[in-house]
Amino acid sequence: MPTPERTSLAAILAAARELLEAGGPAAVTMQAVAARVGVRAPSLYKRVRDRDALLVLVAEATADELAARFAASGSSLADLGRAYRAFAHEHPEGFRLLFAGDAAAERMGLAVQPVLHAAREAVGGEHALDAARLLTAWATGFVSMELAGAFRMGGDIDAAFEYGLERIAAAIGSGR
Amino acid sequence: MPTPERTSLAAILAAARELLEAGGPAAVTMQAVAARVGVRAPSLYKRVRDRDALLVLVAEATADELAARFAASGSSLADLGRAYRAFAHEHPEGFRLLFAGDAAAERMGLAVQPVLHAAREAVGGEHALDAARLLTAWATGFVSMELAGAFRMGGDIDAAFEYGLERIAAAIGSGR
DNA sequence: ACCTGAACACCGTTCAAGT
DNA sequence: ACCTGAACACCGTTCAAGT
Repeated sequence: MPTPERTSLAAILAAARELLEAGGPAAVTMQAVAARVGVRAPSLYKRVRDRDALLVLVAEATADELAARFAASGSSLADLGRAYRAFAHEHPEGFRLLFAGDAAAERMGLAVQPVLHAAREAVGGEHALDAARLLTAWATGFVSMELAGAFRMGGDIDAAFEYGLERIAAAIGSGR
Repeated sequence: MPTPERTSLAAILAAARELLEAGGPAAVTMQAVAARVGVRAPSLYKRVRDRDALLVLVAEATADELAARFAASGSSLADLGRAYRAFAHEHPEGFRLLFAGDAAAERMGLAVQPVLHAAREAVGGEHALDAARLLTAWATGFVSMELAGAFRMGGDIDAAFEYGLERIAAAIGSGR
């Protein structure tokens, strides 16, 4: 006899993301997620294979949201760089998940497109990939270090980011 | 009545690092560490506060080893960049731990010195910090993305690293 | 002084039984 | 068809008891 669904994958995913940002990966337990969506832990396994799969879904959802943010931001490399950093500040735990595991390429596929486009615009098709990687690697490292508290000595971190952005743009601009 | 010690903090730390590289953070359980040093899990608590503290010790030991590697490598920014990447390839899980949590600055203090020195050499004291951060952020991001499988499209990753190294050096070199 | 078994709380996961 | 309690395996951690 059919029973109405008492939750959904979307609700589970949202609950997991909230718990993640509130308390880090350790806080996203199956029991906590279940409680948040009003169900018992075993029921989650109807929608999600296991906890690891749920975390992968969170990473993918985060990457998709980043892609949407890129689409709504300015389209220069500098604009994209700033949008990337702002996004990381708003979802630090989700951001960390983006480069966990070893399937970053797949889940970042969508988000990478605007960056490649901006790089082509700036430097031409031939070196667009190199340019996109240069900016992306720098921005990813900058934000990772910032989130990890690695910049506690220096003064104005915002200024340091802008300085780097300018330098990277110059490095890219000088063709090759 | 005194009892001879059957293990040591050094042995525990070494066991944790081996388990970490072999199977990721999930593999470093207190039981696995204890088994590896020939003791029962509860005994570990004589030397280590808890599992989190053990992981912090692993991160610190990894940072110290990186500092030693820097000391033994060439002293140009390019040399340090290559040494950094090689180290990350040899200890990918330990490398990931370096920027976990929020105390990266403290544990990286030693390792950062040679980079600051090289930056001062390259660009003078006034902009040394900016230059060091630019290179470090880029290299950190590059390696993180590489380890996360984010570079699966492009061709030669070694060449991409050298290309970036060259570009970053140029960006830094153009004074300010 | 260090080590251990036993115990406790907590978590992930499975599954038979409910509706 | 989905949900649940019960159960199991496993883990972190504490502690009284051993030597």
